Amino acid sequence: MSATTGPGFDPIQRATELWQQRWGEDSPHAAMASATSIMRVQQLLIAQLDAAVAAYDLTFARYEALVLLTFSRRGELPMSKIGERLMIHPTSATNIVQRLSADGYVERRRNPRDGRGTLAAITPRGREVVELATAALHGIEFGLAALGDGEHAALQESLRKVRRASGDLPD
Amino acid sequence: MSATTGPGFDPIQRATELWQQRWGEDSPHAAMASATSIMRVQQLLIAQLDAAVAAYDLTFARYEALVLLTFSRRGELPMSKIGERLMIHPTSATNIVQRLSADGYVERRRNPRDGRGTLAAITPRGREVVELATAALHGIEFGLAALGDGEHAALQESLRKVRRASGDLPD
DNA sequence: CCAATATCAGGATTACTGATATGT
DNA sequence: CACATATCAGTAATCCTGATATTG
Repeated sequence: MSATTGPGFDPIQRATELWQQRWGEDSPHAAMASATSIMRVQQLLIAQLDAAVAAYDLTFARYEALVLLTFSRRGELPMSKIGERLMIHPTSATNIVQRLSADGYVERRRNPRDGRGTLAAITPRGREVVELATAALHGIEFGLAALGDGEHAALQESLRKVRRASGDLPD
Repeated sequence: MSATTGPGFDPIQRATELWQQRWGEDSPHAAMASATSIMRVQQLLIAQLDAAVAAYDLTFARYEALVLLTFSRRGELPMSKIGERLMIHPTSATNIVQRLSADGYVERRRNPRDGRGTLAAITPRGREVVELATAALHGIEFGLAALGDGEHAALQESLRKVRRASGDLPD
């Protein structure tokens, strides 16, 4: 209703209107608009998050791996656990940890409890960098300073439904 | 408040709790959780959307370019316009159009009104494929069948705020 | 001559497939 | 020997930075 051009000019809103004209009112134009919005915002966010941690030679993906190690009891985890928790491909985990290792943020060692496995262990330098990078991310509020507490809650609730429907949660 | 483990086990929820313990209640943990949720859902969505159009040798990105041409009056646009509307890098636009051209979905021709420019024009086959791919995407409701009308509206409103704050909208 | 429009070459990140070495 | 754990090689998609040819 009243899906006018709105304030300024929103390309997504405009596309939604054309979509309805093209494929009818019954087409899932709301879903299309939401999907496009999510894609776009992800793109904007990752750019800001990567930029915030770039000073430490980190990407947000590598930062997440470091935080994960920080959260572990001994500051070390098997490669398989890292890939699993970060929901990334095993080879991507290898890639990320190798990069962190090259910067001296983690060390790789044999898993004493499973000779096949490799452990990634965060170094003191890695712990320092996590603190600094986290401060930088806090400073920009993860790119989401525009949202209030209620909006965060509603957003996460909706996205959780989507994740559940996609089999991302144990139902 | 009462941010317990919740139903099942949500890795993001769990990470948020650890985050608060680690960096305090005053840290923007809600923003962290929202950012992580957006990243994750984008990942889930793009996988579903790409899979839905893969049968036509399309990715969602290439599909979007085709739709854009469909929406234009003559079914053709300069490369610069395509990159602009799709908000992608000029070289990415070149890449995408070349791929579509290889499949016979678009044709590339000189811009008669500007000899420097190239026009991408959708072919009859391209129009057929857009219809088929769109039907496939409608069939999965763009991966967002879990959300109702109200949730779509709220989600888009919140994400629009984020885009505006990130300078993505003309205001 | 300067600016605009692609395009190309090349580097970086991430993902995926298949093959492989090692160990359980 | 079958299975699990990485890792590596190779392919692909996307983004970005120059450099370049063509045209306005």
